[in-house]
Amino acid sequence: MPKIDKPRGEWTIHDIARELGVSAKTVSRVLNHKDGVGAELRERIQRLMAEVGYQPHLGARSLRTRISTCIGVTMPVGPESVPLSQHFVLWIIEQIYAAFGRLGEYVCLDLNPRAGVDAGDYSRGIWQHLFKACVIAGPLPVDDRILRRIHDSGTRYVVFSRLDSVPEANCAVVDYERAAYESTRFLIERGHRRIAMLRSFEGLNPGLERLRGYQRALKEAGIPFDERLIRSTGLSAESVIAGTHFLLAQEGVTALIDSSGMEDGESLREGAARAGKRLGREGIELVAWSYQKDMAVCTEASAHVWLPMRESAREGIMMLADRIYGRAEGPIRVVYPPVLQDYPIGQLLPTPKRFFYQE
Amino acid sequence: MPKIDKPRGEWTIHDIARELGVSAKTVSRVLNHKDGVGAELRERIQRLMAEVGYQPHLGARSLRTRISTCIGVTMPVGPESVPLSQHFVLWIIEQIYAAFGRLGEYVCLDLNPRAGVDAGDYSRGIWQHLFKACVIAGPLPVDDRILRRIHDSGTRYVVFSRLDSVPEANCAVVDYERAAYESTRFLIERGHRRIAMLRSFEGLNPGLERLRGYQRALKEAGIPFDERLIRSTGLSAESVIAGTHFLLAQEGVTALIDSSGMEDGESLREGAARAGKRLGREGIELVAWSYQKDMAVCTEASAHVWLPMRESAREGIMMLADRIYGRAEGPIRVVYPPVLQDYPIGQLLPTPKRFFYQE
DNA sequence: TTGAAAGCGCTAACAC
DNA sequence: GTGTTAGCGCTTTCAA
Repeated sequence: MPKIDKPRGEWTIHDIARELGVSAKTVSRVLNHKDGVGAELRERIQRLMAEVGYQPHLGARSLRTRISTCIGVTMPVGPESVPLSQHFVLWIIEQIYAAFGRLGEYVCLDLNPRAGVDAGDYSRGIWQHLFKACVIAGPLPVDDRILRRIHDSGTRYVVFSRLDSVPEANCAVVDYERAAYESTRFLIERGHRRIAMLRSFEGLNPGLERLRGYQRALKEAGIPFDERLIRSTGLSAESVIAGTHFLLAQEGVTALIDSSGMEDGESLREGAARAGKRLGREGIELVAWSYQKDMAVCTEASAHVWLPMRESAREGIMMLADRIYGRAEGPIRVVYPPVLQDYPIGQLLPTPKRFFYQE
Repeated sequence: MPKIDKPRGEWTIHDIARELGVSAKTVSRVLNHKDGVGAELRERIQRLMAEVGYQPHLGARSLRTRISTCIGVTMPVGPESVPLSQHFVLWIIEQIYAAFGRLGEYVCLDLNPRAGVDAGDYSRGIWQHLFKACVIAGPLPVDDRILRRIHDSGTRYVVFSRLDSVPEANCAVVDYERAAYESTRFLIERGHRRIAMLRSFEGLNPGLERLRGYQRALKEAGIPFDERLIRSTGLSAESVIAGTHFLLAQEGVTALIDSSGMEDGESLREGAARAGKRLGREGIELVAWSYQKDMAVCTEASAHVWLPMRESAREGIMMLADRIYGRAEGPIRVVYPPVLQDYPIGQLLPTPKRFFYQE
């Protein structure tokens, strides 16, 4: 029975030390599994710690060692500007659990970094010394200035977006530029000249990548760029319909790339109908993007582009874990190529479970 | 342009103070929105803070104030002893997000508190001064000694289980004792004397509650308790089948309560078949428990007992939020009654989406 | 309205 | 193998 009278869980290393007539540093050594303590003394200290339910104060530790505790999860953009569903967040958490769950880590979500008393930006968990590492889940605004600071700070992180201003960022992404390039080329090779593109992620880097790939393919083919052939969608089915309607109502448009990421074939169809057009080889030739392999957003599509986003994110998180635990070193750079799936028309594939959608 | 040369995000209040020729305390006052600082000085301090990207060190703050930062989420029992799916955890997180997300809180998951360097029990996040409040997600072992300490510590929490040793606990639960009592009475009133019960949560309080309710109903009716009529299931469909088989193979058994929580009608049917019995009014009369309203685990059942667990958990989390933000005071005690749904046999209701299952 | 000093619990650096 | 000292960044107490 300890002489010192303190409730379980309220002991400090000083209490432990005093109780046993040793120094706090010795207790600290035992706590941190460092050597320099005799076997028998170590044993006694451990026993007392267990008996009184000692747990270290993580704040004090982090203050001294400058090492924080949690694996952070944070999102650069709110749901108002990206069709990120809550399911996306939950999916990310599942992946993080797979990578860290068995190791007894704390996983700390900063779901709304711009609200509350300690409001800041999506990186506040790092500066507030809560996160020892960080998963930045979501696309980055093209004018983001925060990632530069995170990167230069040396904090371990992985981000699911590239950013022009930080080309060396630790990212895990799909190459959207290439996806747009290949989608456009595919249609050019089939004789199309006026190719419309339904786009999303305006103002965000993935949106910019789409535009670049599209423009590059046009340029190579000597087709002038017409900005009216690009239309951004918002969150809703209605906006996919409206965007498709707007694009396909234009003179001479014969093909459409759905790079909205909404995976919403029904709305594409409806938008085409409102423009008095039909999707399909005989009407508007369609290339639709999807986050799942061997899935058909729209059976009328001539090709689907599979964006292995889940796969790249999963690998990025695993690589982050490897770095945290010293199993690997160096930058993280996962860039998965898109896969253009050019199945015969009419082949029936299942519809993808949509990844982004409005709640 | 500040005179002090420090990277953004690495400033302390002392740096801010020195830069402006004031004391750290003054800066601290501004940081914490306390008065005692002139309007103009306050303004200058705030401007500099924004300029250098100042963020407080949460560990240092918590060390001094003994106030922690995160809303914790932790689970008393691992998936090995309870058919808790990862989806359950994700569902909880969704609820917590609904309650706290807009407020800019950090939500910290301790998914595997027994692993890792700072291994402890499910409450370690509290003792380590990481959690200012805590959602304890899952049933408690009957011999749990931890909740008592949490409760007495004054930490705000809500737990999704009752516990005999802490009757005053802040819980949000369904009254399983009553569910078992009403299920049993229902069958007694229909003339049954040998009523079998498929049970889960052995060793956990909800399991004990089931047993008590069952025994109370028998006792009132003067029917002796036969322990062979109770069988615990494990995680798998196979164990539901085996348990049902075991129970229904016994002499004279005419009724079954499925209180396993597995919502697995197919396995009940298969278990009955293996025992050479049929479920239904002409065979083995069944009362099946479900976590969803107006759902039929098994169309052969004479009644379904709806356990509004989702609803109670949601309310418990909301009440916790109310207490954290001072909108309400006092203990949390959400005890939802079960609802016995006694629909005519043959009425077709949808099958519930199972809540607990093996990954 | 503002500041100086002390100390929260821990561990790095250094001494013995 | 063990102890002493100092200090991480913050806020409380007390003083001016």
